Amino acid sequence: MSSVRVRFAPSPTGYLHVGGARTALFNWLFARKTGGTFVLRIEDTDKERSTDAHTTVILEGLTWLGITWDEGPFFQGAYGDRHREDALRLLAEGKAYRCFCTKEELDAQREAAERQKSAFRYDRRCWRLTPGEVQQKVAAGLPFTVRFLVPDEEIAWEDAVHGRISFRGVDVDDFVILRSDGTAIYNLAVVSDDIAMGITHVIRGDDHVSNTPKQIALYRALGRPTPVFAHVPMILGADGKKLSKRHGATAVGDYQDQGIFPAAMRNFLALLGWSPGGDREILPEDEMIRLFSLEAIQSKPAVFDVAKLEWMNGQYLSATPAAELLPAVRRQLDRLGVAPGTRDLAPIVDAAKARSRTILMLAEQVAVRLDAARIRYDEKAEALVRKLGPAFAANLRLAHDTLAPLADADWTAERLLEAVKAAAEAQGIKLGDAMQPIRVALTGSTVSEPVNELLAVVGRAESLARIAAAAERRAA
RNA sequence: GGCGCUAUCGUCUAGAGGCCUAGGACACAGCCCUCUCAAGGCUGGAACACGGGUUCGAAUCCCGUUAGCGCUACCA
Repeated sequence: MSSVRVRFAPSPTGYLHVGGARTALFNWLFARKTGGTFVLRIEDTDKERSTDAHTTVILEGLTWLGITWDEGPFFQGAYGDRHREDALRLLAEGKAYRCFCTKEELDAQREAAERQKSAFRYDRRCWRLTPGEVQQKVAAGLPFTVRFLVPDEEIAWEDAVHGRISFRGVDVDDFVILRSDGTAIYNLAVVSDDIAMGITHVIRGDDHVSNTPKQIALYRALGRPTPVFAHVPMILGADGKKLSKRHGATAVGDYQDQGIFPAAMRNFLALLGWSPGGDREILPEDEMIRLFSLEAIQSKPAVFDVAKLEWMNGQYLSATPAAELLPAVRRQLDRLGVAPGTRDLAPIVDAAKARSRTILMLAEQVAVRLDAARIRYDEKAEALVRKLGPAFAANLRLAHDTLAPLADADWTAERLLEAVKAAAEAQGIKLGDAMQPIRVALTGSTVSEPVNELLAVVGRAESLARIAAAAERRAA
């Protein structure tokens, strides 16, 4: 095991977002690549918004994706004492100071700054308080926060994905590290924990780059070496804005529900902002690990394209034998309220597989073949009915008369094809005009596997019943 | 407003100064296959944001402009 230690540190204030999942994936890939350790830390210091339910969902999402952690989950809330000690040490060393400004006063200052169209920067008025004044206010029981005194020096780092990024100390506000209730604020808690957990590489979203100078300043004040930082680009919606709820499905669980394979999701997410170089698209896990590097991560944000995800899932779907798909298909059928009973689903799944991109789409096709009550004529089916007119019902009656005499033993794809072809030829009907009505009668759709295979899959009695019912209904 | 990041087909990207007449994938269109659709095969349209440098030579390096995004809490 190498000395590399990375962490994924979600806050349990929402579901596992695809952006978070990708950040976790990059951390995991890097850990596996380097033989390092992947630590999971739940940042639950915002007690207002954190819930156990969210923590559970996040853990389940990671597990589903096959992202396994070596240590944790640790809960940041458990380390409050250490955070406070670090803050107090900084205070004692004069690297931080008590701030007695109230929220209202601060808000007023911010507004004033905005009116003058100038940047708000805390003016350090409390830092200029004399020791006597501070003593007095503390004695009077006035509440205070602890602010970090940001040194007026350049703060720069060599980002593993962006290269050199630098800030001037004067542009970094004296940020609060300890709330008036004595609990630590994010930036301090993160640094304190990353130090305690020996984190060597901080791989996180681009939205944290402006936190990084603050955290580096903290590392320096605490006398600790800084880890390597790697800021991975944001994931955007189709409109170019940061991906959020209003873009539709953004939670990993949404895709799980739609029947996306974990492997496909992982593959897709990995290629969003990272490329192994060359033309590789479908990457097995071991290849992904072998080829991964922080430097190859793209520095610009990427748009989340569901169509490509579904295409990729289709690739995994067609590569998976029907037998392996069965449990997942049964789960989806259950969600759809269809009970397959003792039916052997393998042949049906095999037939529907090629026309599906997700397990959900697959299950919907299976459901129609199993349960006539699920037949709904779609637009193209209706259009066909209109186009054929009386021929629709007539051709169905012909099909029924042709197929009904077939014994169960002869109800095979080969025999069925022969029978329909012979009948159509005898009556001078185009094969398509004979086949399509059957397809529509059986599925309500103009799209399916070859009709003879469809008939075989649906079965003799059920097929004849559906054909008769459709002929009847359209004739009336 | 300030600070920071970013800029190759509609989208994901390849490209680390000559291999670029810019490659692949998704999506789209057409053709083939075919009872339909999908798959598969073939074909097509589609991009280096703009302006200056540096260089014999720039998608690649530098500067500027423009645009987009992020952050700007006693949230994380």
